[in-house]
Amino acid sequence: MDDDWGLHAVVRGCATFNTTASAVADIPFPSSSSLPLHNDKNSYEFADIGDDRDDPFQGLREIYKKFCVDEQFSPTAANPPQETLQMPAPRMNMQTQGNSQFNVNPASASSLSVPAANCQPIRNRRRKNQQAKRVREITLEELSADLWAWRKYGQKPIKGSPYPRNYYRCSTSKGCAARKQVEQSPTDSNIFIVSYTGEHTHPRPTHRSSLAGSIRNKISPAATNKNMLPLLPNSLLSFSSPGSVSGFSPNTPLPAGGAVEQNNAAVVVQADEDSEGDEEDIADILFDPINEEEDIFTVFQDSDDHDSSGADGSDLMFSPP
DNA sequence: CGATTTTGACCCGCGC
DNA sequence: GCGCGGGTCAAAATCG
Repeated sequence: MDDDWGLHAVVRGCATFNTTASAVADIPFPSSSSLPLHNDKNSYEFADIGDDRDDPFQGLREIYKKFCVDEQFSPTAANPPQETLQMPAPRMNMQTQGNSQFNVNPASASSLSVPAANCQPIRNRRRKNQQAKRVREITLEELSADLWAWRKYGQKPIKGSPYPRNYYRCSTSKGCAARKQVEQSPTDSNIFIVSYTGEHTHPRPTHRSSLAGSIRNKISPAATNKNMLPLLPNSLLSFSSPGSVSGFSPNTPLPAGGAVEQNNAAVVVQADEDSEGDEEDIADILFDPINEEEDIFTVFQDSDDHDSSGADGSDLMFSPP
């Protein structure tokens, strides 16, 4: 029970689909086939999520996998009603244009400990539609289940929506490329649309830091005015890295890395109200189990590994040796 | 004092 | 080619 999450946790729901491509860029890439992602729950539980209990997203996962592997954007009818795939722009060119944060430097990619260092201070303007994006509609509670630490880096009014979209990036680890966007559903103020992109380059926190929510005001002033909802108190997002994170060793076998990436596909998953909704579960759900697909790499290579121009997180995902 | 938030500007992709 | 919309940057402000 987190009673302290009040607004604290509002944005912590992303624990999710970490480890993917972008992250991979900063991570040492284990042999592709070695992405069991079966670490203990404290770290990455991709596998976990993918295999255990009734996974409401199982179907989605399958579809997604297929999508990635086949490089086809053809969601099948098998899609559960609650899950929908938003296909990204047909164009999948993953290039790497000056994406500082995602520049994949083979050399740098060899160590998790140097992500930031290896990243050139180049502007990182990711292309739209090029990054794997997982979208999910969740409730405030679910949102609060996110154990990751997020730092807000932007907010923009979205056309057609009375609510602004907030941009967050993982602050647990400096080089972490995981990001999330949170906005309130225009149709249901109780629902939050959360989009995750990028992968975490570090283990997932097992619990919220004691500092969680202790930082800053509960409700950001900005959120209270400008017709913005006070729903995303940034404070919620900010909490220092929990033990698991701090204990993370650069030598740790690519946690997230294992991940793989989902690139270019946007997955819309409606929150499954039925799933056991405790925070942990939710967080787990948010993880991207699909990433276990090693074949995905192939996809990237095929798609355009050489276009040095355009890449966004996804691309970098890896530049195969 | 360090970390985070705020916010306007900048940049890029995309549609026309 | 142009303009719009969205995503990110980064300086300043704020908070604990």
